[in-house]
Amino acid sequence: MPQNKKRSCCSSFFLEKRCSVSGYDFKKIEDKWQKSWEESQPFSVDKNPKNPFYVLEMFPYPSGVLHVGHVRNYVLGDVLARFKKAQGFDVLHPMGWDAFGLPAENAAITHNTHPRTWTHANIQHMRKQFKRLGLGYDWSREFATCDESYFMHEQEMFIRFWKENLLVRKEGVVNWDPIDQTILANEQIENGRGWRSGALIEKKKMRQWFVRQSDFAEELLASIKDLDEWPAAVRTMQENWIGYSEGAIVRFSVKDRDSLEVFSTRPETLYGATFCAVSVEHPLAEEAASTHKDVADFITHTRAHPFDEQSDQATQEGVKLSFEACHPLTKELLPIYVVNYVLSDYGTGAIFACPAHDERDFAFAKRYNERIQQVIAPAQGEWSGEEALVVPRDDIGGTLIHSKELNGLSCASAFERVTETLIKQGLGAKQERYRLRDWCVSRQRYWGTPIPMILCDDCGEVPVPVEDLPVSLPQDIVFDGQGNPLDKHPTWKHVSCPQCAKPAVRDTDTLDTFFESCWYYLRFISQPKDRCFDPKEVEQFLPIDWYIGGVEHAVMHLLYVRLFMIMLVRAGYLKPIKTPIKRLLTQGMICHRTYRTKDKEWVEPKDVKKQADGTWALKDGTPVTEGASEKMSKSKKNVVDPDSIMEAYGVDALRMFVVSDAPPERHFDWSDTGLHGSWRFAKKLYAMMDEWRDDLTAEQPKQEMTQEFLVLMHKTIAAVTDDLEAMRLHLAIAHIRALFNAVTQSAAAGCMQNLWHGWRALLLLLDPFMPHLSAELREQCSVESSWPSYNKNYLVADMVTVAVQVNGKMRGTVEVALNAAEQDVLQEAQNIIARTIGNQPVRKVIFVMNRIVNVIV
RNA sequence: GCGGGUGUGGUGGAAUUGGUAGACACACUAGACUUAGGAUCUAGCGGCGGUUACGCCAUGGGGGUUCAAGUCCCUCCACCCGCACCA
Repeated sequence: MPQNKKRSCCSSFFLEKRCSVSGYDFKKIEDKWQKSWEESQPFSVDKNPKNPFYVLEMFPYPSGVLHVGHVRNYVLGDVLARFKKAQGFDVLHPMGWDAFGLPAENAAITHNTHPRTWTHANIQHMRKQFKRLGLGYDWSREFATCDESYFMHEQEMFIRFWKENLLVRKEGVVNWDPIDQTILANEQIENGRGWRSGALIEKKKMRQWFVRQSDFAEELLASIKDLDEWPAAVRTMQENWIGYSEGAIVRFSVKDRDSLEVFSTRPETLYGATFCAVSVEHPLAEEAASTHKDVADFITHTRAHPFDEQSDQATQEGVKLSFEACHPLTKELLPIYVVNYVLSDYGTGAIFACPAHDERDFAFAKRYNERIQQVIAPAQGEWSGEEALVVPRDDIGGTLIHSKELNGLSCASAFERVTETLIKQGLGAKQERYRLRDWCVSRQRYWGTPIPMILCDDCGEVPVPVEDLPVSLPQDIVFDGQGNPLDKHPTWKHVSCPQCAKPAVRDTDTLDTFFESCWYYLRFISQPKDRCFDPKEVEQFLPIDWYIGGVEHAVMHLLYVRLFMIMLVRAGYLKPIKTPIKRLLTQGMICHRTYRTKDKEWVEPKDVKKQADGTWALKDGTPVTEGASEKMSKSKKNVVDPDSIMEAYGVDALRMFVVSDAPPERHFDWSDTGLHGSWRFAKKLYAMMDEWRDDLTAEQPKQEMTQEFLVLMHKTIAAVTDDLEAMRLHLAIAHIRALFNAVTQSAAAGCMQNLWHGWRALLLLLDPFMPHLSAELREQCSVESSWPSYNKNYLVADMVTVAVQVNGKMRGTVEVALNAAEQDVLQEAQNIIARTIGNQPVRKVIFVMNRIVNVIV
């Protein structure tokens, strides 16, 4: 079990040494304050908040192992939550567990434990680690999605969604993962392989539950405009995923058969159509296969070896069918092929091919000697005919030719004209299409929310009566890794139909775990026993003010959350809302240097030391080469273990380090020396308290701060406040450190009034980052927790530095009074100017008050 | 290929949005204190030249606008991320 794992011994010399030097006993301080927070629960939030503020980090899967990526993610959120709380907001900052999913079940298979036992043990361990990190959560709201008290409400939602016709059970070609023995959503496949198992995905037909996601494509696309505080990258990823395109349906008649419907985004090239092509799933292809062996063989072959554009050998292939399509405008008869490069689940699964203006059709036509008919003339020059001439529709250059009534038109006008014609003659229609497909939510797995439906031979799909909820997971289950455990359970699925009372069976599938993560943020706000949430309470805290998590959830999770909100509104759970998530922060991953020996063996960075000649070697002298900084992974041996870091340097140093140096959304380079620097900073703070204890704990000094220091202090408070507001935590830290340096200098210079005030501001600014040390030091000099305020009047000194330029080149600076006039500044700068220009006449002077004076000669 | 992003010292990264490039750190160098330093303190730290004063060059490359460009415009290059038979 992961929680029994041995603490890795810290062979890095930094890790070995730290305790011996310094009175900064972080362990004692951390234990003291964590115990205090445990008792006082400072992060619980009022039921009737006056200034609600919702900070949420994507909840973790309880794998049982905390890694530094988690640390960064949750510290980011915690810094923000503590900051907003100090500002007086009623901050909701909850934590829970995304506890259903395959790893628990896989662990059950390999370790012979029950998924529930495994999951709960992991949660236990991770909760301890989270508390150790000093993360300020309202633990009273904690839940795991595998709790029956959570998923029972999800089952009720499922039934209500079904009644609202938001769900459908249908057969479709699904992706079968032969290792995990389950189907996967399209989004869960990467390059043809399962996202978890890496197995090659097979196609299989099954009856599944789908969320009618495609019905909401338009709404999901349009509402992206409301996500103006989301990263641009996430918005475009969602846009691409939804994949809008505008085109037309065109009907080609086929003798003695239903007409062949094709979808085209370029109907204006219809006169350039020289053949039609259908996918291997198309009815015409299937019919042909029953009588023609070559067609059947081609279909079988293509299913086994689908067209993959990425591969170098990808070639467009096909077999001519015995049918012919009648061109709707020219009435010409065109051959029909079944081909490998047409998708069955996009458009109508059939196209008209215009080889002159489409690369794929062009390649196919060349290979099978089909006619190539140019219908668009390029803006300049002639088409060589060596490769397809692809002209975007918005290109004003292209002009239609060889296209009868369309000749001379631009593509855009031709598009309008040809669709009008098709509509008039009943041969087609304009159509908008989306790539977005329905979301398959059935999983052939045990460890998930049971789908609360009963399948009756007579009545069809019948929901489990609400009073019979929850549908619980049976405990006595066999995990042998084969098939669906629920389906194989001897009794569980057998029930009588709630409608006709005849024997029936439960749906033995469980829900995709993305279902749970679609509404957990609502349950955090409000968790009544008898229903999913109280809409009034929920609406108080929505939308989430800041949502923090990994960019890998840009499409799936974050799109499903938006979809789910639309469904909740449709089903009457909530009032409409623009977006459930106001601001999104996608944090970058943590990287670490990699090292390899000359045998290409990865070695751990902590075992490597730089030699005098600048090369790297192991302690025994074995030379190693330094590689790039890469995402931490076990195989590359560049992971660091948060437990040993906390042990050696303390939580506050770790917390501060993971948010310093790099902007949160960018990747972060781990370095032992960087961590060491944060620890040194903590230690210096502690030492400062020791050294100046009498002055720091004394009454407020009578003397005023120096002007320079006063301005710096207020500027720092203003800057850190703005930085935190915008989640530029690395800059906040830079500003805090600058103030600390000034405080140190003031102390050394004997300016006790600067020290006294600056120290207090410092502790408050530092509190979100190093909460334990800050609390300890604040207690020692009686400083209450609150966010420091600044006075705008103090943000500018009464003297400013003005840059002096000659012909736009910097020649020096002068100190002048704030808002000094041009003449006074020139007066002050005359030496610098004279030195540079000699006695050349001045042609022009550019003066920007408090900034710059530029003399042109 | 399409879309998004990034490019600044030895390194991570700043720069009031057109106005003193390199804040804050890390690394490094020298010195101090030390039995010791991997602790701590002090100083230095973009490059070239000069004893200094100072000068020249520098924000991926090239061009432009401007009194003034890391920032605006044009163009080229490199890297990263996402999507990619979507008709």
